[in-house]
Amino acid sequence: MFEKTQVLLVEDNNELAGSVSDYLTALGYGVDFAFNGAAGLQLLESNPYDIVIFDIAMPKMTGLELCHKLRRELFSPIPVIFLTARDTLEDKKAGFQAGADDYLVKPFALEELHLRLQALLCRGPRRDVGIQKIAGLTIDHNQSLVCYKDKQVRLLSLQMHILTVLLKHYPNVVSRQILEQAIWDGTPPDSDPLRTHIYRLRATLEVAFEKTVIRTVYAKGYQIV
Amino acid sequence: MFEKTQVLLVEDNNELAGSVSDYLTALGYGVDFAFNGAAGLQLLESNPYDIVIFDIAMPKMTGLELCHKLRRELFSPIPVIFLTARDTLEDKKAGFQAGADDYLVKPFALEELHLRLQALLCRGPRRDVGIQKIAGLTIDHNQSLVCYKDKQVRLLSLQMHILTVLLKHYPNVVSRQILEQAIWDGTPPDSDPLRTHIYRLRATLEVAFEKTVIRTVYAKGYQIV
DNA sequence: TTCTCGTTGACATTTCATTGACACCCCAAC
DNA sequence: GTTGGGGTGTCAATGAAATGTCAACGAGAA
Repeated sequence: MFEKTQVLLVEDNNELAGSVSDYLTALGYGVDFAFNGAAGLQLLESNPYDIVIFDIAMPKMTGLELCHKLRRELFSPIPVIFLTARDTLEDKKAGFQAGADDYLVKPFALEELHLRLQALLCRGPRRDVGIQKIAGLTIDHNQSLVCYKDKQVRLLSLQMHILTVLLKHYPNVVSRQILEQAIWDGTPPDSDPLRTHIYRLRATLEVAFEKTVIRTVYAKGYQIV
Repeated sequence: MFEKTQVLLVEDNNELAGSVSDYLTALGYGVDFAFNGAAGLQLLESNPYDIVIFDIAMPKMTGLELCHKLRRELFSPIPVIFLTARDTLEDKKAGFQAGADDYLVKPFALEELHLRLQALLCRGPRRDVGIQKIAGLTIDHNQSLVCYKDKQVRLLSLQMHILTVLLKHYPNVVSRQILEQAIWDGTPPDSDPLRTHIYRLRATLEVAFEKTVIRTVYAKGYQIV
């Protein structure tokens, strides 16, 4: 019923790893552990984790390499926190560019790690990894293509834009106001073309996918289902 | 078509605000600015931002209060970064608990701010805002959804409003007067539509949950049970 | 030209708050 | 206990606002 949040900790310092692991376990997380990058990668490939914590300096494979692989090869959107003694701006830059979501410098308070862990866990997955895949839809911005279960359809650029905004806010409801603001860049037309565009976008998607994709929430806005 | 990422900066230190603003503007962001919490709130209510940066210590309204309002009253999932000189664990805790996504201690490198900004921007929206758990009910304000023991029901926006007010005062009894005042914003209609709405809200909840949720206290008001 | 596609405006439909009429219940005064 | 009046429950009908539908126009590109 309430499955634990699964954390992977990759850290070559035994002592630190132990204390972090104990701390998180006591808080009710399920913690897996690896001593080096290679072992961490293996675990990542075979188990689903909700979040990972990497040291940077490690034998076999550094945390940076591991994170890079995770994002560019495994196309994983899992939140990543770096935990390291390296505190220069260059190091941080390298960390974030490798695809990190947060970067915590040693020594640190266990409690702060927990705070940052929580903050990351209550956000949705990264959206910049590989091809965008949200809510069962795969979208290719370059070609204005949308796919759903090996069916695909090409959209007009404006319809594509609407869909993009809706997906950006998924699974939230998006108000007409925000939608208009985003599409007409702050100056929406007097009358509302949005109605017509939603209508056509719906028609297009429904014909292509034989499925309702956009739902109206009365007096609130639209939402991807 | 490629509109700028809109940033709201709320900071009472003019100098710092200027340098952050200049830096971000040069990077291609659209930056709005407020020098106290109250002004920030006003901007937040009227403009859509992609991310906000708050100082904590500010006149009129602190960053913590502002963030709290943003999350619990405006139900906004916008990423929030705190920028502050306060560096104790307690301060950070307060920041994250108010609903922050990141917490950067002054003095800081502008570049690090940018790194963290980017990291937040490529994540999905928060999933925990607008969701409230009281009295055994789970309420999703974003979708006007109410859940009780894995049964869920969608409410009309006015009924949702009534339920929200009742829950806000839970477990106290709420008088009709207060209810009307809250729902019709100080100018309730001559006749009392509230009766009908309570009736329907009850009916809806009772059908969905097979349980009495709202109790009438004669000549006093209504109450969640 | 011809085609594409965003916009406009007219009309249909749906959704939902309000109203008003009537029935019922509570409770205090008799 | 009876009674009466105010508080409350019930519900159908009304109308306004939000949304859906669609044909036609026109600007710009091929």
